[in-house]
Amino acid sequence: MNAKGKILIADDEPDIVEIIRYNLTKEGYEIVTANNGDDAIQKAKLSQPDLIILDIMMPRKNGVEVCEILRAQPAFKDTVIVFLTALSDESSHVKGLETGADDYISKPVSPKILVSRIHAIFRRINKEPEEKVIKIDNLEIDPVKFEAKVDSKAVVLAKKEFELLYLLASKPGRVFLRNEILNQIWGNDVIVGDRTIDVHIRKIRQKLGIDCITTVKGVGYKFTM
Amino acid sequence: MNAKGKILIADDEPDIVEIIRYNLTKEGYEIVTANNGDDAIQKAKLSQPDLIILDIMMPRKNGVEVCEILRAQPAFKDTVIVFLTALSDESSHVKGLETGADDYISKPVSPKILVSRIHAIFRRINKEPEEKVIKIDNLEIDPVKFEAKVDSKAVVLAKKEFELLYLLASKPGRVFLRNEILNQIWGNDVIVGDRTIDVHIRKIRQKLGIDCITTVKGVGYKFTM
DNA sequence: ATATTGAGTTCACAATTTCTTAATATATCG
DNA sequence: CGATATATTAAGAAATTGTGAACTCAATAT
Repeated sequence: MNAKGKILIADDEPDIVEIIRYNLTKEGYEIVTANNGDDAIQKAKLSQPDLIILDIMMPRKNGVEVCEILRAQPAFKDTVIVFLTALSDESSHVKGLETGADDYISKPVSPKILVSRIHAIFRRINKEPEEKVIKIDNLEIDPVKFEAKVDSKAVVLAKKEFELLYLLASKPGRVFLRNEILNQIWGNDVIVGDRTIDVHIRKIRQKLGIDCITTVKGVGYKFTM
Repeated sequence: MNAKGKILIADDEPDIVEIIRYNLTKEGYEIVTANNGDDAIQKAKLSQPDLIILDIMMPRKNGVEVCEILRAQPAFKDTVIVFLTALSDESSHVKGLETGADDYISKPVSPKILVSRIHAIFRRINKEPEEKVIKIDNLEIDPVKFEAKVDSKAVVLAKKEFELLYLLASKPGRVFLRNEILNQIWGNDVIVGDRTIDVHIRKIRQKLGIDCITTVKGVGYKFTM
């Protein structure tokens, strides 16, 4: 079976490991475990997990050290690392952020929170999700062929137009703020004028000839059929 | 409203406030500001932010004092508080964390670090409870789609109307003071006349066609079904 | 080397919607 | 009943989006 993702759990307390393993396995993740710092590094290299959960307090290199060592390697530059922190150990939060951890989970571990947090992280990881063909009524959007069809008739869209349409249509009904759109399509640091989005929206509406993008004044745009 | 989260910034240096406001607004956060300690406490109570950024050095109660006062109140037990510290003031880091702050950011503020830190904090908060569809009887309010439904029939609300309805419906039965409403929907630095709220309330009642907002004379409004 | 093309952006202004105000009517409470 | 608060209405202000045209910049064709 195709696992949702591979997760490495490193903690020296077997109980904790088991709680986490049980809950995440149940959710369809593939689990690898380690019980000390050196082991964690070893296993990480071998199994190349998508996500690593590191206990801060571990024998033979603590979590922060492991994180630093892994982060120094190109292979783990983009791996998501999450710390397990005891509640008492407040200051390590700060330290962790600087070291390059992406999130924290506090002990004692609540299975419900754990699972939702992990889900959220994987959602975030998959920012370039499966390029899937979207079909809604008589509209078809194929990100692989980079083409849109209305009533099986191809419509030629420019790159930005296509990206914009695909973004909106990927979550029909959901309102995308102008800011969100800018971040997703143009990127965080690109600055374009206020009217640029409108112009692209217009082009899409024009070219498709169907009314599938609704303006939510003062908020953004949403896809609706 | 469709904001990712609400942040209160308290600092007596307008420049700093503006830098932070600009960068976080761009990221889709809703910003409320204060320029001294007392003001910060006031604004915190009124607007109930998810995160509070406190400058340590402020007139009329410094950041640590503000933090202590807020932390003593149940409403702010779980609010994330972050200190702004001058680099010189090393010792206050420790003090701050002891007081119950969750993190600190050093001045001068680097926008990039600021943003990533705030993002990380919000990921940690896991603020799922917000941004949730509200369903009460035959009324449905979906903040993601920015749409309200009565008997499964969509009702088009303007931005302010929607925000207002969502606010009231988020805590059915609870009375919202006019002041609270102003701070939550308009923000603390916007001044609008007394009758403005009434007009929006009226529009909501009119558009929904159902009687779900009750006037509490001399106090405010509440949602009731 | 020069023209052509088209995507992407910007601009000025028009069109539209939303928000606020002001004025008046109505309701409520002691 | 009288004082105060809210409801209602219409109209003008303010804000936001739509639009046509022009401009920049590459890539491509001539």
